[in-house]
Amino acid sequence: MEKINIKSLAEELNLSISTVSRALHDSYEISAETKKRVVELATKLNYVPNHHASSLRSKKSKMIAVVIPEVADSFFAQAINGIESVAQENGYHVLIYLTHESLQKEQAILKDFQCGRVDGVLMSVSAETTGALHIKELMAKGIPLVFFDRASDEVETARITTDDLKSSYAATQHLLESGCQKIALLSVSDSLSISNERMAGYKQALLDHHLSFNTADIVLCTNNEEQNLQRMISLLQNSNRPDGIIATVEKLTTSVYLACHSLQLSIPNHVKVISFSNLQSALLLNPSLTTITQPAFEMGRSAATLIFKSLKNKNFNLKGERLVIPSRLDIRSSTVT
Amino acid sequence: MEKINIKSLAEELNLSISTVSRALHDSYEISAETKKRVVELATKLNYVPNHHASSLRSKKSKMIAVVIPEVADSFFAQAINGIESVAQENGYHVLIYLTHESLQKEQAILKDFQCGRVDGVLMSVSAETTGALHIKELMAKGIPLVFFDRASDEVETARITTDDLKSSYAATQHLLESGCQKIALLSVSDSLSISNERMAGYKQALLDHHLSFNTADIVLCTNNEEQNLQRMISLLQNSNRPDGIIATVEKLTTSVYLACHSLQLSIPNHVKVISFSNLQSALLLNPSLTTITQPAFEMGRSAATLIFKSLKNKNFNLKGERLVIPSRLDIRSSTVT
DNA sequence: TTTATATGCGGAAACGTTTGCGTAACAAAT
DNA sequence: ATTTGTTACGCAAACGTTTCCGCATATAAA
Repeated sequence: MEKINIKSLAEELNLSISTVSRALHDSYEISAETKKRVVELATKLNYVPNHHASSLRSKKSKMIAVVIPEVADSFFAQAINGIESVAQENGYHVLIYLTHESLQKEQAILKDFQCGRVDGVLMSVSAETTGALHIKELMAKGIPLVFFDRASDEVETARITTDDLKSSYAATQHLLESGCQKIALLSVSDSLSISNERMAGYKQALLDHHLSFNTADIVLCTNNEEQNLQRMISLLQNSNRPDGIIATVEKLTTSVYLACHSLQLSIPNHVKVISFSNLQSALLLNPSLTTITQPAFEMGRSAATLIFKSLKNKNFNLKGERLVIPSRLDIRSSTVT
Repeated sequence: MEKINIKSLAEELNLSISTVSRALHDSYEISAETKKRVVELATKLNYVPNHHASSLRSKKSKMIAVVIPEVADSFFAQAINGIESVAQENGYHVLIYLTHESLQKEQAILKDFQCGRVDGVLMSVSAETTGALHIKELMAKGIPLVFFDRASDEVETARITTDDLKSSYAATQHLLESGCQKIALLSVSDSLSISNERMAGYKQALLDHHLSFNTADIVLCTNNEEQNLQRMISLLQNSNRPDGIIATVEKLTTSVYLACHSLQLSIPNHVKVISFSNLQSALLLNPSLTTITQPAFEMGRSAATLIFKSLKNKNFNLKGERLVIPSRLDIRSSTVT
């Protein structure tokens, strides 16, 4: 089968290349009849435009990138669905890039974007990320970027977040009101804005209840599950172990539950657990898990909507855009005795 | 900042464009010294090659696509990680495309690939997929494709699967040996090879235990969770409800558990449940879930390895390639009284 | 009739690479 | 002294589009 491109269409129809191109783009300069002829032959010959050529020429790739730490996290999975739904409406493709919480990978990915591979970027920064030069560098090349959930404070651009401080406050308060005296906060980073927010809410709630904030109650976890489990176990077999735990990241929940199981500690009797999580199965856990449920899908949708606004309207400025969509506290058995 | 490309590098260095290009590709035709000069200036000026231009010219995109039904499924999430790990080793990018179990979307995606957007495709077909013209058409364009997990029987190409029939047999046998008399099989398709395999294993196990196979015990579910839940409820409140359930898709588990909860049916006393699932939290469910655990990561790795083999060696034929990686039966409380 | 104004289309450059072919310089072999 | 070979590089075409111009022809306004 000979290759079928605009040129061959043009020859077949006795038209010029430019006319065919315009006809396919439904240009006003082309008569209805010609358009019809072109489109008919194109569909008949199953013409598929070469994306690389058009991107090269037009400097538009019709693709946006989603850069996230993990895909095996229900928050991100749902957010992707939200993003995809908007992208589809706009005729865009979505590329998903995983950093696995590694700053180095994040840098490599963004660097690659400088070649114009994508028109815009939606991003949730990795836990390791501290600096922001790689992000600024990308934006300096004129590629719009919108943060969702995990934003970098050092970069001036749109961010879609949830009310982390408030939710964390609510979670802490809920534990305190359920009788907890010593609450541990499991975090995955001490530099992420989102982590700081959640920590601040936690702190504030403690203070408002006349309890002192203790640095030792903040447990910094890693990306290594085995390690995290060990950390949980040593935390919980300590003589003055916490009687309440807040997991600020979904996957840490598993470690907590496993640790409790193996140590024969009862949730919620010995220790109450609450987690930032969108797990469908939270309701089905043993015991069912109290969660801060984030508006993942909506956050994805909003972030995507914003990036398209900026792509369509070049003088639309993302800088000031802030959207905070509230999370929900779903109280279940893991915090109720 | 003026645009920095091969041409500007060449001018700056008093070299020709071709020499710079070759130097950057570490061609043997270029002296070590020249290479060094080029690379140094390139990194100094932060040169990023234009991917569209090189793809257009070289007809290689250095990208592979992963086409899957959902990302909110731990099997696919883990498989993606496996694929990514191999892609990274080969200097390739991974694009993730979601069909949401829709044949129409799947067709649109593959059609788009015809423009050479990606060099190869890894795919798990959607539940709706019956025909295979869109797949054959893509492969006819010379783009290699490897199935993983869900394959189409109508297409002659490599496939990485797990031992579905055997696992399903083992699951059914396990339920029978645990005392079940009437086992329902929840499926998501009646055309998918994988579904047929799982059904065949189920059937065979029944026959081997001198039980009759009953079509009414096969429950075909959809992509609509609410609907599935209703279906589970009506299944379980039936007078002769099953005392054993095999969910062939992870997300159906939630519906089963929810239905049992709402109907006050005890798992495993009233009904035993086993699911094809890679959920981390299977162990933590109430009760903990017996699963057929699939080698998701390994399947992803193997599929990716195969596609790269074919990309590197054009006369390597994918047709005959078959790899079956065994799943594991993890017996937990949901099937043990 | 002349002058504007659309309308519909073609020519050709440009986007940033890769790559086949050509060739100058020099060394080695005849 | 000539041939052969090697090394290191340059020229220019090609990849498939998009898009800026230009240019007819036709119709309307002057």
